[in-house]
Amino acid sequence: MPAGLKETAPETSALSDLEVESIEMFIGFFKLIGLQKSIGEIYGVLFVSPRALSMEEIIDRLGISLGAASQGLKVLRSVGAVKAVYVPGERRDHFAADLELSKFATAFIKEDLQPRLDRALQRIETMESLAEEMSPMDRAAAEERLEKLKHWLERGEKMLPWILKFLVH
Amino acid sequence: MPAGLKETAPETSALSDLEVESIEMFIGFFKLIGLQKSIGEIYGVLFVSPRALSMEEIIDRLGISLGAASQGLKVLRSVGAVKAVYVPGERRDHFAADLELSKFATAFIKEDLQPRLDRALQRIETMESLAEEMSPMDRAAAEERLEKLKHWLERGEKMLPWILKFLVH
DNA sequence: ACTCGATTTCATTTTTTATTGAAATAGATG
DNA sequence: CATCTATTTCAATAAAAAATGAAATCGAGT
Repeated sequence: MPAGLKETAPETSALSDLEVESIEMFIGFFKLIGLQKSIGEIYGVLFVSPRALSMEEIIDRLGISLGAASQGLKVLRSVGAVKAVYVPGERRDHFAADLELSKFATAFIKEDLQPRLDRALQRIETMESLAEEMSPMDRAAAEERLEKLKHWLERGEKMLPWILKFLVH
Repeated sequence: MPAGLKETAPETSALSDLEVESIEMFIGFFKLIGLQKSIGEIYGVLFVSPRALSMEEIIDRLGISLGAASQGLKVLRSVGAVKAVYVPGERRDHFAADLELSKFATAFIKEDLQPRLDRALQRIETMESLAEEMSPMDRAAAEERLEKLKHWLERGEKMLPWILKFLVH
């Protein structure tokens, strides 16, 4: 290689504009629900791929590591966003994006949001007992706040099932 | 100080159990919408404080730095979660938690979620043009996916105003 | 049951994000 | 308007999160 030219990773084939758009979009979505860049990349490339891809192909396309690919696919399968498909005559697993996009959101709501609200409501109980030790005036003020927060969290809890229903159709 | 005892930062007064519960809870909520720990700490301590606190008091209580306090309060004020209150005879600003908790959620939806959905819908337009260059079969498959995603995003966009209305009462 | 390629795991390294605190700025007070 | 305290800014640092890749594990084919 001529001196002065930057070396390109030889296995990484250029991504199409379509792939780049898809990847960028999904990186953004996945970040939002706390999933890392590499997971967005994997889903992005699978989303626009006409056929299922092997892990090696994913690694080659994206230039990510073996570990990131393996872990990312594991997460994506666990939330139902990607499924392994059988490809005749191929030894390796192949992976395809599941198009039921609502699955991410559903998983996120059930596994992150809902438990968090539950936990917060428990905490409010705890805090209400703790507030009993305050001076009467301070206690009244604290309880007002706690009531407001509780009310608001309960609204959230009521809303979640509705959102779930709306998302899954 | 006797040798062998760990030195405690002398300005940091111990937090009450009530404060600790509040802080932990709000750290969690704020992380969820992408705000850092120190911001959750500040809101948490203000939420259970019977009176407005000066920045110095916040710093002392939490043992955070000047910069973190200043920046955190700026963010909290910018989303309407904290307001500066006038305390007679005091030179410094004092800060109190705004109890309209829905403000965070509203700010998050309007400033994060909504723009993200808009951007994604734009991207889909772009991707639909890019897909025109694919082979007929692949193109059909790609368009089906894009349509599904678009449909889903549009549902999301329709749902947001409803959620906003529900949150603000 | 051995071999060999595929996959997973996880300790290390890299990258990203958050925090710190000194310097700059603002702004109140005499 | 000079001084002094409070606040903001931001470059440097620390902490947290993600990616890497070598070694361990798995499992199909022989």
